Amino acid sequence: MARAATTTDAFNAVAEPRRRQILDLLAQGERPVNDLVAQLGLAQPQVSKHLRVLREVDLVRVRDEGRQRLYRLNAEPLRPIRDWLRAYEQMWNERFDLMDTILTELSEEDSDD
Amino acid sequence: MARAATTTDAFNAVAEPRRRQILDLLAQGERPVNDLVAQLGLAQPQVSKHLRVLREVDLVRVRDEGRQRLYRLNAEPLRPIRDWLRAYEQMWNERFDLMDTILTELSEEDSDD
DNA sequence: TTGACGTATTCCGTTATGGGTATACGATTG
DNA sequence: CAATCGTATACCCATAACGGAATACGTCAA
Repeated sequence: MARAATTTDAFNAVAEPRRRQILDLLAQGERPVNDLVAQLGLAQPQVSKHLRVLREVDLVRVRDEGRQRLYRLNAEPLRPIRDWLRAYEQMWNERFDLMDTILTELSEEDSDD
Repeated sequence: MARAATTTDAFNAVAEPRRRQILDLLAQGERPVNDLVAQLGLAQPQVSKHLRVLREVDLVRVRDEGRQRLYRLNAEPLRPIRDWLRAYEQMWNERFDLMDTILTELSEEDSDD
């Protein structure tokens, strides 16, 4: 088996920085493809391909307007990511494992990669 | 260019479900590899390989204990993901897109947040 | 020492990515 | 109708993932 397809879920779709950029742009409102092309500095076909991936995981929706296609964001599929991260949030805000951290740093003097 | 390496950042590392499972298990505390192998029902080499990826993005740290290697979670690298998601959270809580919100709520009457 | 244990690494094959480039296709304009 | 615009798709290539299987390596026990 190879790596899971980018269209498997939002986790995979969003792993690509360009696609995150696209979502960020669409967060500001509906945009035609060429707008995104201009802002991203990418070639049009690549943008269309990224949009396809995002469409397949329903992170964006399209609307035809004459010869343009207006894309807009649908943040809903990001929810599972947020939900998964929830369990880890307290680990940043509180200090559960100060001791662990210290121990780790101590034992990292000889272990390397 | 091919897809970005899984070790590029937490986004990519965490796109793989198995690795998320591993982190979930480690969230409960330090564990030796064989523990993870048992819980995941995966072959040992695959687990070691996943752990390597997680190590390379610093999502886990290791500590040698005799012939075992105890892995523990380091949630810090997840932060950029959460930070990125931040901009989208309000889209669930507030109603940017009224129509979508209504539809979403209708289909979510049994789940809460 | 030898052997068993715990874990990491290597090699293989299959699959799909993402960029580049060319092109197809629908809608609009002249 | 032809030409053009806006966008999607088809191909090609280089890269690497993931699982499977075999094996290497360090540590501990007998």
